[in-house]
Amino acid sequence: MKKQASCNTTQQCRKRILAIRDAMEILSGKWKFHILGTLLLNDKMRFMDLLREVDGIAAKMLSKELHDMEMNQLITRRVLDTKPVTVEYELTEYGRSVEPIINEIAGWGMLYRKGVVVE
Amino acid sequence: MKKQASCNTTQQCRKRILAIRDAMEILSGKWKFHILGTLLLNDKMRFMDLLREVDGIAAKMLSKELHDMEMNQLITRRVLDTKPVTVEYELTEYGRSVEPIINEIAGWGMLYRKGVVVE
DNA sequence: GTAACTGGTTACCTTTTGGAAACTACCCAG
DNA sequence: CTGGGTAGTTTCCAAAAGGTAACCAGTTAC
Repeated sequence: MKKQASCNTTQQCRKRILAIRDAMEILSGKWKFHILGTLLLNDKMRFMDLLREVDGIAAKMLSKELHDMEMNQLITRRVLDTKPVTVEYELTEYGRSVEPIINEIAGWGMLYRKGVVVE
Repeated sequence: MKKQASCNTTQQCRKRILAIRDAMEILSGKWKFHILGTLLLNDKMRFMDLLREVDGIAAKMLSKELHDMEMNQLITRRVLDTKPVTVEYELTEYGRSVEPIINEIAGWGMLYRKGVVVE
């Protein structure tokens, strides 16, 4: 009896594959989950705050990632006319919807660290 | 009142950051979620089945990703001594624990596609 | 014996990602 | 008028990721 690949041909499955691909396109990279995770805990943050808080990130990467995420409607950028200009970054409602993913990933990573399931 | 970055210094937060970093190290890349997702639906699959099923992947990438995932205990590889040798790949219990992450990501991707939250 | 299937590997190349350091420009305090 | 803080951009480079195509070795069907 030939094991017939049944997924990938059904409509549901195709939709799922596309959904995963889309999500990864928006959320992939070394820093996005860290930036989003930080913004989930501190709801308004300035550029320099993020630079200090997101451990190890360079200004260039932070700038680029913030720009990408603004394009994808995950965050908003607001320039305040304070004496030294300050810029506030904040999650959109949409950006906050990433929280369950981050929680799952963090939970899974902790499972891995503890080696609970591994042998 | 200075907005003091409070995360990143607490023990819980550091653990969370490390967990996310670990998880992404194991699960990042263009193909892992697709391969895992396919294996979740068809519990035992041969190399050629996966090659046909995971849309667009090249043999080299599939080979490399399967090897990585075997190293990380997400899947098992078993060679059967059939006439043309066949190799079965199967998720470990640990590999199956990725399911909730995939579900969250797929769900989120569909939300994005529909544009429910975006304006 | 030759084509096609199994499960890969190898070589070569392009693109993407990410990092370091320097630089800009504006404002304020001393 | 110098140093430091704001928020970045620019340049230059190295490494990683990913793709194409060819190849290999064994088996079986024609």
